[in-house]
Amino acid sequence: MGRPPCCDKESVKKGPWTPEEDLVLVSYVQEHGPGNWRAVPANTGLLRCSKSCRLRWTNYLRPGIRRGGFSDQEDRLIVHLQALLGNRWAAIASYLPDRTDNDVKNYWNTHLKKKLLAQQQQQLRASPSPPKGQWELKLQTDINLARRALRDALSIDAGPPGMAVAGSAAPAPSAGPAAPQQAYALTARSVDRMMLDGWAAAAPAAGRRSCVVGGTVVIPAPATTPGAAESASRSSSELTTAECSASISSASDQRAAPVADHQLLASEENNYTASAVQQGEVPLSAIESWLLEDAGAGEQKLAHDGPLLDAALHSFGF
DNA sequence: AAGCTCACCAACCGCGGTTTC
DNA sequence: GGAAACCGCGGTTGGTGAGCT
Repeated sequence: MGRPPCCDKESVKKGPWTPEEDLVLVSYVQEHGPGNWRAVPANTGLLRCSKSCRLRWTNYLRPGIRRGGFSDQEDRLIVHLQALLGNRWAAIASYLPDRTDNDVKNYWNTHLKKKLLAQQQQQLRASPSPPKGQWELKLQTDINLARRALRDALSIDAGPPGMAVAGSAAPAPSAGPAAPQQAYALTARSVDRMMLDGWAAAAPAAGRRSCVVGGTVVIPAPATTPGAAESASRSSSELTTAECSASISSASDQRAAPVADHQLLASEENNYTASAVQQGEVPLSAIESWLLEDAGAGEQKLAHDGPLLDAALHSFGF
């Protein structure tokens, strides 16, 4: 027996969402919170499939989303993470504050892939014997390093519980040299935004997202803790920028941070102290530090990025 | 000005994992 | 334990606008 369609396709509207539909959806979510998407079309009268409602909310209407205007640092971060994780866009997006997986995926497909390709071709032209097969060469010449890399890779799943370090290795949005293009440029979006601002500040945090403050990953207290409730109960004006962005992100983000992926990238960060965790401060993981340092290295590294394998090699300490 | 091509991105589709009954 | 429902994810498509001829 096959899977039934998620909705009655005949009575379902497709195509771009209208501002009116957005308002209906935002109003509903504002009242009932995100989730139980099946009930959304029935309760709102929207002629949309539940899936479409969820997607619209997740990728577009959810508060705290930034769209477009990817910085160079974000570019490099995406490139490195893609080299490490492959096309696991949700995992990659979890490292980019306020970016959606769909946005990251689209950006990769339309910009970064071509950029990398161009760079590789440029390298090919520049050097008659391109540095192909570096990974294999390393493996052949240094079996110990290879073993270590393999061990590290295989130890991912055995990582300790509670390592849900929702690391945001990218800088705070305000730290960027050029202010990224903000979301809700359209009038309808601005309306949605205005409607949500008040709600998001008061909404209970459903998940945990972190933000980088002064080089330290700050994780808001879990929603179930008194701290979170207290934070959520405060007015938005009382929240710090970090708190605000974190709580806004977490309030509606139904997707838990991909723990396994962060464990993957944090395989060497077991040395952070319990007290630091209790205080909500977790040192940057080795990989995050690498990413940040690397990003700080500027264009020099980017130019070297040619073979994506280099990034993976770098991550394994080659 | 009109037609064409291309790039971009919002949205759809289908699959797999998880939860519920 | 198994079926159904639900949800999340990644791949792909199609509409739209910008740029070019």
